[in-house]
Amino acid sequence: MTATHKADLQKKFRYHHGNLREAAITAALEILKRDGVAGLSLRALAKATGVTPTAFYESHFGDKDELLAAVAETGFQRLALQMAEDATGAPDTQTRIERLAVSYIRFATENKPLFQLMFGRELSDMKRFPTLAMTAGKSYSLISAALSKREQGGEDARFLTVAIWSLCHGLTTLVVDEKLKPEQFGVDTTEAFVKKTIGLFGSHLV
Amino acid sequence: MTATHKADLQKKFRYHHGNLREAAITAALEILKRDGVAGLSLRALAKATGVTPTAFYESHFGDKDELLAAVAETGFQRLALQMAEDATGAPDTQTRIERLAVSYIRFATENKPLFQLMFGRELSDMKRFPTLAMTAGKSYSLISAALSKREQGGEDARFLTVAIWSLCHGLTTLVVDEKLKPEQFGVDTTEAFVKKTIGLFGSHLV
DNA sequence: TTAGTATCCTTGCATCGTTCAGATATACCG
DNA sequence: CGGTATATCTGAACGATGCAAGGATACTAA
Repeated sequence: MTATHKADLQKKFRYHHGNLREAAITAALEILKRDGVAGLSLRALAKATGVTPTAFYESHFGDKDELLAAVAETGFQRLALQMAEDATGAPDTQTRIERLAVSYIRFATENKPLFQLMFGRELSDMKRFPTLAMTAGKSYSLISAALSKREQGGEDARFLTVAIWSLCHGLTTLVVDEKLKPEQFGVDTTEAFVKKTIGLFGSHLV
Repeated sequence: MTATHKADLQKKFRYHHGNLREAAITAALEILKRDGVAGLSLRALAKATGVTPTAFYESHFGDKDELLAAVAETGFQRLALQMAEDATGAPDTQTRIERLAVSYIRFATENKPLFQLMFGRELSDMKRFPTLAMTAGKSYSLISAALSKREQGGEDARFLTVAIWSLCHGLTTLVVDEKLKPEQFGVDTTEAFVKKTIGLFGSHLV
């Protein structure tokens, strides 16, 4: 292979990718959806983006965790966006909370591996990525906001937020990780279950 | 090194370990407590038990997942035992549920890596280990039993069980994985939070 | 045009789970 | 007691992984 031939090849597969960072994230999302979180290796990602496994280092991501953090962050953005959309126009606090909860669990079931990455232990310490924690807090504050601006504020808003958040998250992870099967619910669908559960809080929500 | 010398050495570090299976499980529990779930490799486990990394295969565990499943199973046994102990002598259903919940979250915080292994995604498919699923169901059925034998049976027991289980598990995982910090609770301790949350269900428990 | 920098490649290392062939101790059978 | 069979463990090696170091290449600005 002559040098000119080599140059020709690299005119197609450009030596400088252009914007490898975004390409990596979108490719990671695809791999995630296809092969799960276990299939998301730097080598697989390199093959998907037409690049060498070490191309991500130093310039774009100093670490695999930084890559995973970036992917997780887009996940949190999408989750917050979807939740906000699904909850717009809710007549009262209770239905708003219901919609937020249903949206949460729907996102998890429709984007299972991404959800697992977002809330799993793949990225070892969140402390390294303060931006991630902030983005992750967005969907949390959606619930919090819905509770704090109800008429009376009967129960402490912070407390109720954590309770509802925990309930949704617990059910979601148990279902996603297949520790809990829908036939154990005593209700037909997962969404119906969530609604019924929110109903248990009853008077505490008004 | 002569053959006899070699034989002498192996009288101390016996060629046949004796009961490698149990030794492996207990050593795995120690490694888990010391280095977390990420530090539990077959090579580290081999060094801890004084054996070659390949010694576990064929005879004791055909797979690393089988080893992890065995460790997780002892974890579930301990969890169910502790929950049963902590809940004995509860005067009514509500306090019994409270104690079960508190015991659950206490186990998780005191055995963090073990809990992460039990409910994480390290062992890829639970379907391979039906025994594990059964043992895991013990602590679940503790809650279920407490709810089904209350006076009236007002709300559907299955439904309430899943709700309470989800709430406890969600809060626990969020705390253990440091997605939720105790200062967000609006309550001093995690246990106080759990009790207060159970109280939200109020009349549904009698 | 040329120097400098950002980006990417090549090579290689340590670790991981796992396989395979062979060594060794225990158990069983005569 | 002796010999063989079986269960158990070792040793070397394979492929895959994340990652470090240094060289190659393209873009950028003087």
